Amino acid sequence: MKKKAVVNNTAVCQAKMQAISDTMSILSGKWKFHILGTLIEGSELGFMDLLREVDGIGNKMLSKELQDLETNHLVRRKVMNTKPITVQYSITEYGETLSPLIDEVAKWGIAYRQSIYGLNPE
Amino acid sequence: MKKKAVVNNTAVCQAKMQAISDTMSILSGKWKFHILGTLIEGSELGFMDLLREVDGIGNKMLSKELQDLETNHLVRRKVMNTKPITVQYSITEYGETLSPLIDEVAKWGIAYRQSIYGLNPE
DNA sequence: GAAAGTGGTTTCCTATAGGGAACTAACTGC
DNA sequence: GCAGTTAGTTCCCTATAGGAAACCACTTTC
Repeated sequence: MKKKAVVNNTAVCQAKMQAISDTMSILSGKWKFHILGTLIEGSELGFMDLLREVDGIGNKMLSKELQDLETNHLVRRKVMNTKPITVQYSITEYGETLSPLIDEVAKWGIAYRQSIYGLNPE
Repeated sequence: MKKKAVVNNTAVCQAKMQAISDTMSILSGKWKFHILGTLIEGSELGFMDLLREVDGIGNKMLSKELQDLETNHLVRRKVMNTKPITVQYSITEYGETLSPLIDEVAKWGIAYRQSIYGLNPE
């Protein structure tokens, strides 16, 4: 009379778990949400702008993460032919589809802080 | 005439970035979303159940991740006094507040797959 | 021609994440 | 007492993530 768990083996659940893996593998790492969030707020930013905006990131990481994001068509990289060459990074239309997700993450984080500092500090 | 970027230094944006960090530090790692997703679907599961449900995870990781989640009050651990001792893991009410977030992640992942396999497979 | 600003790349290092396998410990059934 | 169940823990290992600093190439300014 051993019961085998049958929670997760429907096609729908398998697909959902797969989808979660997909999303998180694209958004993996310490900086992707920050970079995307920053680009969603201020639409066109140069490399140095981002280096200043994304608090704590180094040039190596920024470069690598931007390449990842560009590869996945979430960020657009446009080289301007200005005198000291400049590059403009912006969010793509596809990248903007992440807005609800990022907002949800931020929303939960804010509620989490409130739940800690807000009630029964015991 | 050097422009300094002023996108991200409002209190609201700082708080948002902080909130994103908070959320992701709690949900960091390869398995948290899977475990939470599984527990949200099927409400009460034992350690071995989870080991079978969460595809690919090992006992060490499962144990460690469950402890993390319990520490953050997202998962409840109840030891049953059965003959071969059993433990029942379930999602807390607070853990359920993650449902919209997890759904959003899954939703985006599904749309992502469709955008890849759906159009211009070039 | 040295400094400073653009946008990176390269090298080197450490810390952490994550996995496999063995082990513990208590109990059941044979 | 040996195998199998429960729920883990411990040890050892590798791979990756991530950071600091130096370096490159190109241009403008002083």
